[in-house]
Amino acid sequence: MTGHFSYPDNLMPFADLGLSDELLRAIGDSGYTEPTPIQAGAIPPVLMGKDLIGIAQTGTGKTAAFVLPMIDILGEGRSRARMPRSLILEPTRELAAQVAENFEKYGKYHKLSMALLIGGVQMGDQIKALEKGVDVLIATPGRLMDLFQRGKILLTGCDLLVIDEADRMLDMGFIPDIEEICTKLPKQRQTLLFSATMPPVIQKLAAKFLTDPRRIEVSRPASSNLNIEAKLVETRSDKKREVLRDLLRAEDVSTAIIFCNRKTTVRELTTSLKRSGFAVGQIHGDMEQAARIAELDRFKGGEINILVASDVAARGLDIKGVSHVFNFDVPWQPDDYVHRIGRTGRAGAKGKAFTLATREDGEAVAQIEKLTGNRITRVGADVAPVAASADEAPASEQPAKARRSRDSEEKAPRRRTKAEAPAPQQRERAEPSPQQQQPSPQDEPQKQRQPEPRPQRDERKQPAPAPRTEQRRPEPADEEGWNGPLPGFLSVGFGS
DNA sequence: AAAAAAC
Repeated sequence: MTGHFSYPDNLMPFADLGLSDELLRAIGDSGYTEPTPIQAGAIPPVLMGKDLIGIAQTGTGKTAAFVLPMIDILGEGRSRARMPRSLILEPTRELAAQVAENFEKYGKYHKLSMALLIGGVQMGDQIKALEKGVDVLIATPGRLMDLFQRGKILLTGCDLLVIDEADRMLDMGFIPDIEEICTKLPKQRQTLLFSATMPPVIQKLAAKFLTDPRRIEVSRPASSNLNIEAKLVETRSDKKREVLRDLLRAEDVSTAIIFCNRKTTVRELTTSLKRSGFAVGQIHGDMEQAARIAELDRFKGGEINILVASDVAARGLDIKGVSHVFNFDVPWQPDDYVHRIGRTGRAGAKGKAFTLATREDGEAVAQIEKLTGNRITRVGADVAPVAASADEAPASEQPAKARRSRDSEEKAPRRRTKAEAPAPQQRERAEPSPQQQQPSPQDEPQKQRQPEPRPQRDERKQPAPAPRTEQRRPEPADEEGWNGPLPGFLSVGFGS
């Protein structure tokens, strides 16, 4: 099963992968029949007890690729107090919670116990769960280490380890923690490592902690996700907000995430957009965990249709029906760009990604284009139709974008986009049937899509199901949390 | 230059 998979091939129903009947039933309940390539490639060797390196972006069904076989492996035995049988490490709290939700969904016919060990919530319930004994531990490194040092966890019985988003862990400086955690686990164990990229440090980590791993690679970086139409909008830095507002209006955004590089920018931009009448919320790492959840819920529920976010939301978060991603700032790290725009164009839907770039961003843009191998289409004044003004700096190589008016921040928005209309099926599972991805009857068919975005105030342009074979296939279970009510054990953790 | 993650 080692090798390279492309989407249209490798069709294999779940029933052929060696999973239990209970599990197949749970998968069927979710509406899936065929595994994604990473699932088809990873599940059999994992069930056989092999170590595995999975190179895959989010959105490829990666989470189910380890959650499903783990459920069957763990279904065999019983947990003992304070001795979890398996451990999944995630870089962010949100991702950890999404994985936990996947365990709930697919493990509903198994009697597995789990604990979600993340920061930002009280330890009490987590400790109680540990004392009862759990089959699966889903954790961010900080809280796990904390609980370990308090003597609340014994990792000596933990013979199945998943290191998810390893490159993200690296970015966040977690590798020393990961190494320390690995040394506390039994040497005789099964280890799965997932990463979107394999920088040298991660390869070393894999060499050190994995034994004769199978290597599964799925080539579908977001850059080659044909569902995403990416544009670069060159602008002056003092015009960014205005250009963004114009884009939000001109683009007929149904649901958008706007990424900023700094938490302060997230806060300020949120305030500014609110003042301009947009239905907007925010998420960043300085917010209380409960507030983060609340904002995500408002976004998912359609109460707001714009979410301003730091990179805490860049990776993994799977919110259905995001029509647009805007990069208010060009991300510092090129791979963050790939992750950010990957929040749209998911599950076969169409998405658009606009990046505002100033002259100072040239180097960062060049790095992104080098990484993705694509030149991002430059768009001009026809996208952000703003009138020229005299104070425009002449130095830019681009035709100057100017402003519609000097004070458009205070003026009322032309339209509040989706806030007044029902949200486009954000709560639905978009995958199983293409028709579900048609958000509303008045939507334009796909052929209406313009090659170059233009202001279209009266036409709705919505993500339409793409005709490509692989997009018609269900894509189970990758990071698909946050689309329904939180499972009970989560709301306990997050609620107070 | 940032963000994230433990208290």
